[in-house]
Amino acid sequence: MADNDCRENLITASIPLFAAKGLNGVSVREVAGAAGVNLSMISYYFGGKEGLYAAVLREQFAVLEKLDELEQMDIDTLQKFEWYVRATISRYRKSPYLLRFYTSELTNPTVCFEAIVKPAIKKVVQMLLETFTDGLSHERFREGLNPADTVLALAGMINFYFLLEPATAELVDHAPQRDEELIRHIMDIFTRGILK
Amino acid sequence: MADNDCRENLITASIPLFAAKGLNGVSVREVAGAAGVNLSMISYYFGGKEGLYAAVLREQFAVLEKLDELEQMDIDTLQKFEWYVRATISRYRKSPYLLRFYTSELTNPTVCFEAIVKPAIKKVVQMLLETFTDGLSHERFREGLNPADTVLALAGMINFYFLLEPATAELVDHAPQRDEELIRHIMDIFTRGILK
DNA sequence: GGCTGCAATACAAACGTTTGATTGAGTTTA
DNA sequence: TAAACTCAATCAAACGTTTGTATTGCAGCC
Repeated sequence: MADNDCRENLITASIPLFAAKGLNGVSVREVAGAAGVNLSMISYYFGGKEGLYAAVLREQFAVLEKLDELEQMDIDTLQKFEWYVRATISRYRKSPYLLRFYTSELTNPTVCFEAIVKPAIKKVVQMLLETFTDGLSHERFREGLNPADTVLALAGMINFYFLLEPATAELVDHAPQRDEELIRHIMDIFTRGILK
Repeated sequence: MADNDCRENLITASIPLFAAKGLNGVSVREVAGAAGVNLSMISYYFGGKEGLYAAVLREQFAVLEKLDELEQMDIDTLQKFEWYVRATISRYRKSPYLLRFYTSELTNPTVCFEAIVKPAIKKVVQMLLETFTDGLSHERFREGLNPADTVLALAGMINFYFLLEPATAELVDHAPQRDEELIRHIMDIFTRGILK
């Protein structure tokens, strides 16, 4: 093996393992075997198993950076929400393990939760809250809406759909071909739900 | 220790442990210590650690049985949905670890997933789908609604609100005092979203 | 009643295995 | 030659399980 293949191989190979079984469910021997790399390389490059896991998590959550764009976009509030829905869904398609790391850390937090996961989630929620508040000033929304409940409802419709897939695959069609229909469906409910 | 205290103590003590750290994150010594019971009692009563975990899961998911009532209720469809929302939220309040076991199994499935968790989830979704189909026949809903997307949207609004609490506690008020407001809020969005 | 035998409950100690981590010497590659 | 990497061996600690023993309560029998 040449160059820095080792480091990359370890990260690539451990993503599906950590995603499926969690930090405690995977042994260093298993990871090293899947990466086709010697066990000692984990300590060599990452200082240990937790270091590798943290590197994986950092890489997975790096894709969230794109969300910053939304603030500068010159479109109306509902279009911003639709952009968020579409971006989130396409992110889950391109990075099929991301939601697993999200929910795994939310339910069984590791050392990485406070440092990596929580700030990432707060950032997204905060961004959605600002978008909503912006929309309020244009008075397009009906009165009595709680900002937090509203944006969490939108986020919940998207995320729960993907979270439930392992249990409802036989009941619900989760095919990517339906994503545009799903986006339209979610935005329909949300729009009718919050507009005057 | 007298009678069958051991067995009960083990289950009671292991619920918060398994919920917080998952099956692999908790050792039998930790569980036995928390239960104030000898380590070997786990194998004695449950045949091993996995058996104890399965017993805990079965107990946690037993509360879902109540949902059967909904089918026989003589109220209109939207009231049924509201009953479901209220029942789900009050269940999460009374059984604060239930959602953890849900999502933990969805993201990092153990041997219990296929036997216990998946059937429980399918049952709920199926029940919601039937409720929705019932409502359709009375033509109260607008056209173009996808049944699965619709009921998952409703379930998502509820569940995601609780799932996100560890990350958004500083941003969103998750106090039980707000539950009725939350129910009204979710039902408002959902009702406006699906009615003609 | 008094005794015996048994099954259930509980405990402490030890078992063999796997864990994550480290080491040091050797091999490859640029 | 220096850096990247392999390989096998080794370590202490933690793991889940099993073993052997002590205690208890109760049924059956004399």
